[in-house]
Amino acid sequence: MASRGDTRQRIQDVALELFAEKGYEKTSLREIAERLDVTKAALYYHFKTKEDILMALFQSLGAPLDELVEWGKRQPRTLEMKKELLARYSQALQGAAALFRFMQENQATIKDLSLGETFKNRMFAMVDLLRDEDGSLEDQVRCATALFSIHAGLFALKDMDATPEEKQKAVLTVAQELIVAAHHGA
Amino acid sequence: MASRGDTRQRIQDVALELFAEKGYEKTSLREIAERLDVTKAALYYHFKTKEDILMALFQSLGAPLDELVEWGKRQPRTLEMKKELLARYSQALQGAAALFRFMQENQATIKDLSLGETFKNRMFAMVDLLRDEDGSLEDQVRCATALFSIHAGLFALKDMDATPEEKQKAVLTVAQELIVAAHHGA
DNA sequence: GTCTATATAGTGATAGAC
DNA sequence: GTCTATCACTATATAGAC
Repeated sequence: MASRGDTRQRIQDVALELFAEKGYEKTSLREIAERLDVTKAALYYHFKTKEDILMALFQSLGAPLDELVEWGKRQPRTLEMKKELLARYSQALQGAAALFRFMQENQATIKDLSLGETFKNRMFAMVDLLRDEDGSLEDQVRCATALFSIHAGLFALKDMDATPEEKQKAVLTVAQELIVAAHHGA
Repeated sequence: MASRGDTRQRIQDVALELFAEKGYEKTSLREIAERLDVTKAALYYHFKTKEDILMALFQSLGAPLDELVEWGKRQPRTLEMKKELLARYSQALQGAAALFRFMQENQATIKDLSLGETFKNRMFAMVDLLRDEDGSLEDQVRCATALFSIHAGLFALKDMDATPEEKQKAVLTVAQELIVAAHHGA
């Protein structure tokens, strides 16, 4: 049997592929169905609406980040923990590249689906774990920048001549520097 | 007369509003026309297609950044110039907040309209003005992060209790620090 | 669990009158 | 420069057979 109970998962896989490639709005259910070699109606058996597919994707892709935030909340708020959090975040991004591509491509859609809040909250939760509420404005910026530098860095180094490991290491170094600087300021 | 030759501009204004609010795809020409209290067909007098509206917006909003890049190219590549570039960029962002909101909301669309390349090139051109090609990977990351920290910082400080001027200053301080650090590394 | 067939509605775009 | 009217198309979604 080609398809067991994995059809739902296969739909998610193909949908992620297409949503990340051409955006949610521009991807039609017809396309998804065709690529899976099933019919549109079949999709409706597994998901009540097109939005449902998006929500399911969002949840399953975001889970690792949620776990990371949860992990962080259980730790003491030391400098070491913050450095470790950045390292884990950097690691998580490698696996979740699809999520972020997907998120970025579909920001507009995600926004008015309550998902926007969810995602923003996740980011803010992450920044909150890094920052000291009583720090200076500059230090707040350093903490936020530490997190985003991981994205910016990987983006900027995309065309550079180095191994992924070297790049990841360089990016993490800069991110952790920023956290250390913020910590000293406090 | 309510509308002179400013109709084209009014269309752009409303379109920007809507595109930034709910995304390009989800905004219909009907909506734009209704909000302007004209008919869909009237839009087609001023713009050949829906995409044309997007392109016009993109160009006029991006012009200040293009000018900044041009300015940068005419300067000697000193540390002082880089700090000044960041300051001007930070300044430009205040006025171009709409552009960036708009860009972020419509990434997916922008990508397959050649606009994606244009925008990416602009960003890369900016980073290129900041970085030293022979610097270490870490320094490359510092330069890219300097630029993006201006975005990240403003985002992170959004809910903070400070005046816009204070926030801008704090963000710029951190960005310039990163450039100085990269410069020392070289 | 997957199909065919269809309902319903909205889209971008065009032609041509005023 | 703006209108009415309409086109061709695609979309999401549903009903009901197999």
